Amino acid sequence: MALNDRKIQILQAIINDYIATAEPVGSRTIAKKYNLGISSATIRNEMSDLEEMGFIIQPHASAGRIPSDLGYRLYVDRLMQKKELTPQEQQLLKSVATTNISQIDYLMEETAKVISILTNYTVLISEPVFTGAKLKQIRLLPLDSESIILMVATDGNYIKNHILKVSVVPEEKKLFEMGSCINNILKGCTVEDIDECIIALLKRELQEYSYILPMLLSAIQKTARGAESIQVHLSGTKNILAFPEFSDIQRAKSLFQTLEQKDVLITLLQEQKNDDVQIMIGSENSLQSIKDCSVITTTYKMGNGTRGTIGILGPTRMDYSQVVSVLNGMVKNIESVLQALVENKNDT
Amino acid sequence: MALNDRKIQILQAIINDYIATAEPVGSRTIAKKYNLGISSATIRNEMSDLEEMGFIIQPHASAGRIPSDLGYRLYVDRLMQKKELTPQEQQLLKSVATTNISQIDYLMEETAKVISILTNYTVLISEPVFTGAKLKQIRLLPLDSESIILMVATDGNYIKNHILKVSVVPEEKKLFEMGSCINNILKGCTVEDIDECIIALLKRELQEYSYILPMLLSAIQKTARGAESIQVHLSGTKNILAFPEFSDIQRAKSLFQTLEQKDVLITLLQEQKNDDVQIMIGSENSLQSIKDCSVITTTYKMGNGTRGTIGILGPTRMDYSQVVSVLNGMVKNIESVLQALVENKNDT
DNA sequence: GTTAGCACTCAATGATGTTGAGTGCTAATT
DNA sequence: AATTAGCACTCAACATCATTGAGTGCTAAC
Repeated sequence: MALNDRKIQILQAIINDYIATAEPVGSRTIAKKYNLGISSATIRNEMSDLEEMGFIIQPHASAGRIPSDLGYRLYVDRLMQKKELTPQEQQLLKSVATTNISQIDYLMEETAKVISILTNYTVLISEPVFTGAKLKQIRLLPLDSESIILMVATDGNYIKNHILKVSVVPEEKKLFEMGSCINNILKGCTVEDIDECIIALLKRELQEYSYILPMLLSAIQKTARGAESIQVHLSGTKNILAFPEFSDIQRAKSLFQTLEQKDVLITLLQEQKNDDVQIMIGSENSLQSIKDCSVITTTYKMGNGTRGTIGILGPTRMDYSQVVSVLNGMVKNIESVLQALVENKNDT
Repeated sequence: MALNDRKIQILQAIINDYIATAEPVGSRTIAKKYNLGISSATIRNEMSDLEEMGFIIQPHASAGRIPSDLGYRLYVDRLMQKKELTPQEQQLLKSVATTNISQIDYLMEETAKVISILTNYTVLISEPVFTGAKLKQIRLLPLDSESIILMVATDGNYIKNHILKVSVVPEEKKLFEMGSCINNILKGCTVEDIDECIIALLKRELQEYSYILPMLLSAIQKTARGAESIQVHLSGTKNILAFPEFSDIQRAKSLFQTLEQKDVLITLLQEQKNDDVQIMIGSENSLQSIKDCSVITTTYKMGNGTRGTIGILGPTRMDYSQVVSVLNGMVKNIESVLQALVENKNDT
């Protein structure tokens, strides 16, 4: 059986209508709404064929048809038209860039929020990850009469401060020198590089202050781990409740449970393989618990080669073209923000 | 009509039963389950009185009774018994202290999570707030060939780093001196204190590097604002779905919408006036949207006098005594953690 | 190949009856 | 005077049944 032009038109009509209404679409509806110049009976015949071919499904005998996962697949691969964002949408997109973004995690939070507002779906974003983070700068600074600050910066300008309580705070100049000295020893190392030998060296250099060494090392380790761990931001989970496919509270609850597990989210985002927009429809997802959802992912890149992933999760009956447009727009946008963040006057 | 002992016993039975089952409680149920030594008919008469007095309500003619807000009020004020936490619960409480808590916001996140697990309600926590934050330490550090780090610490050891891109990075010693100098000028100031005069002074001291001044000031301002802004952590919102009172998806959705507005949460937590545990039942809440929820709040104090608030939100049919116990236990716990955080080797 | 027409299916809706938990009242009992 | 047994009454919840209408598949005519 050939998938002729008319069948495609009908399939497209079914999908469009179903995305808009969430109601099974019948032959009469199509005949009336989309004037394809054929009668409902003919459409009926074609629909029967489309069902046989697996593109549409009849939820029960006397109902209209709804697209199957395969139908959506055909749609996103061949039928979907590029949607232009409205000026309002574009403006909202850009608002992320103009708010005072000072920290990457805040930027991600904001980005997730804006996308979820624009699409009404659930948004997952992973922060850019630095693997094998190298120590870039380590410094000691005075804080007050009983504590000093240890600042650790790693690759990708991931910076953390740690407060170390000490019985005696060295004099400012001395502290500066100690910091410099530690910095010279550890600069360029990864955490794994810090071996007995280096520790001994540090101990010798610190002289009478060597007792702070354990805290110092533990703080450095923490920072490195932080730089290497994947942070996932989630927004718009509540949107799920608005979709009729989740009006059953049980379903909503079980999806919420899935979304609460950070490792699951990470897995989900890591399914994203190439750099393009990737669409996983319903049963194509490897996770059992989202077998009736679709996930659209894409990556954004920072100047230094690190990448993060943005994912959007919604019912399979999703406005794919809208989501793809928003994603493309947003990636462009945050890439330029990140660029500015690295190139300009900004802070972490 | 007097609220005699027997009426109180019956009211208590009704409340206990309703908290446990969420079903209206009938006279026969009470007669059977709680052997008060009187017949259901007598209980019926007493219940009729209790209803007249406003402590219980009949949702419809042929149903049992449920406690009114007034009934709950009487309960929490006079009837509620202190609950001891089980060893398991205590252990979970303490687990917050033992996980490697390095940042206040992470501690709060963790605390909120544990409380929501223990109570199954929704938890709001506000971080301790520092008003009129004074600058405590300001330092400049080298980062790489094109950027320097500005570190700003305020009262309450709130520390932020900012990356400043510069065309020429001053030599390490020079940078250190510039930092020291800025620090000497600004130390102890609030942001408001920085006037024309001080700016001029800074400009003079920075000499050829004075062009970084605008970025510098803006970064300092940001930090101070951050120290003074209220962070609210939210956990266990999804728990709401488990309660029969929210099985109507519309209600759940509208509550979620309320919880999404940070300013609403802040208002909610600021209702907490004294330092004791405070219970607001149903219509006692000033917010219209949570008129059928109860909110229990309490404060925790840090050594330096700053305080934060913990709030728990659930249906009016809440296990008040359990929540109060958990709250009391947790406050004791995080106060000691915060103490340790300030006194010991830790980081921000 | 297309379409009109018709029989058939089935979810959704509404009407109707039944059940059971619960009440209030009254009269008898303590 | 307080308590209780008994009974009539109410009403949500549930089940049953008929009706409706959207939708299909098939057949015969165009």
